[in-house]
Amino acid sequence: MTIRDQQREKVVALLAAHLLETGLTRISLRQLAEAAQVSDRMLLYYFPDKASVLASALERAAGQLATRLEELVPEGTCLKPAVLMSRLAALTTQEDLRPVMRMWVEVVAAARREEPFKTIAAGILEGFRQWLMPRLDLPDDERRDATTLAILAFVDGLALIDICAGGDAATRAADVAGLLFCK
Amino acid sequence: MTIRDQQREKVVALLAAHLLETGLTRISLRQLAEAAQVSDRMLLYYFPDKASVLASALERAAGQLATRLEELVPEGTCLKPAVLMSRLAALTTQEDLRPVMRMWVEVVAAARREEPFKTIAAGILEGFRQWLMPRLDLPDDERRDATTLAILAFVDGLALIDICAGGDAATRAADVAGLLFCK
DNA sequence: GATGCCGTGTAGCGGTCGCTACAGAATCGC
DNA sequence: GCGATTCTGTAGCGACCGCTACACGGCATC
Repeated sequence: MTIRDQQREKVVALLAAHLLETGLTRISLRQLAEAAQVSDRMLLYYFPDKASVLASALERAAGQLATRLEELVPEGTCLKPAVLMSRLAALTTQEDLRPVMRMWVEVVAAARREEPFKTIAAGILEGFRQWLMPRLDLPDDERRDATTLAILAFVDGLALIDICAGGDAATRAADVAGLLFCK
Repeated sequence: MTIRDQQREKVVALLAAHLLETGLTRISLRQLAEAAQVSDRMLLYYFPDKASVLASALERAAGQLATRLEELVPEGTCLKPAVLMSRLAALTTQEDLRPVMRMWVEVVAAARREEPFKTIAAGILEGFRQWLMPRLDLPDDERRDATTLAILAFVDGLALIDICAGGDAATRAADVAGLLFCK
């Protein structure tokens, strides 16, 4: 492990925390460098360009969510849509995961317009889709695919509500999820 | 109506169309001016600053959605959550309204970090909430509030799916909405 | 001790950003 | 016709952007 690799590791960890805290606001190279406690010159020594810096840091940050999801619904579990939906809604509106979800909304919005976010967002969504689908207790494949997408839509939509109307509103919406959906 | 007012009107119309087409990508003053077929100098003559330009144009663009919603569910209508939800989902995933929804996602994401988007987004969401609530056939006020937010979350989430996974995926998710929710 | 890669700081390139100073053109009331 | 007000083009300010050229010290190898 060279010094360069160690620094990359440290930088990625610091930047993931920075992005979760500030979102995609302060993401100029100079601002990222400050957050990572290195010079901007060195950031571009550790990484080929800004896109790579961001991709690494975002990937790291998104990992937090994946870990928590796996804890909540371990592999092999298979649940009815209503149950899975309300569990996921409850998890993602928890205080400590809200920054991840808010960041996710920003990444998707950025994905509409520019690389590297397009690739990053598509990859992350596809990952969650693959994770969710086998945990969904539905016989029909086509129906399971559509329901997976619908659950993801609802959960992601809660993050939008969170940003616009505050965490309380998102929590209230998450709470009715269980009642709203067919058992 | 002074020349200035006429120009303002023309500029707002052109910019609303521009923003729906390109999203929030090309929104530097010089790029907005080009889309509005005036010089950047004049843009800041018609409006006090960039924030006002954007606010006016975004408001105009969002108006399209409001009009279509009113046509779909006129005042006085009162529907069960499942019906309202699937109608709104079907409407907002229609080809011609997707640009509005995609833009909405971008506005919310920007709202996390900067004015004027914060104010604009909060205002627009509150508007839709006020619109939706009385059209929801639920006796309990608290429950109606939460369900309103949940419906908005789902519909907005569909826009996120649209951006990440394409319109087809969003449409499929919208289609199962009717089946997924309690009658 | 010469050679050469690794790590780092300084300084700055060419560009875009939001915004403005200034002067000239057009249009108005009189 | 004339002064005043309204409109518009030019040109540029200072700040920030992503990125890079270049020089330099340290370390390893031979």
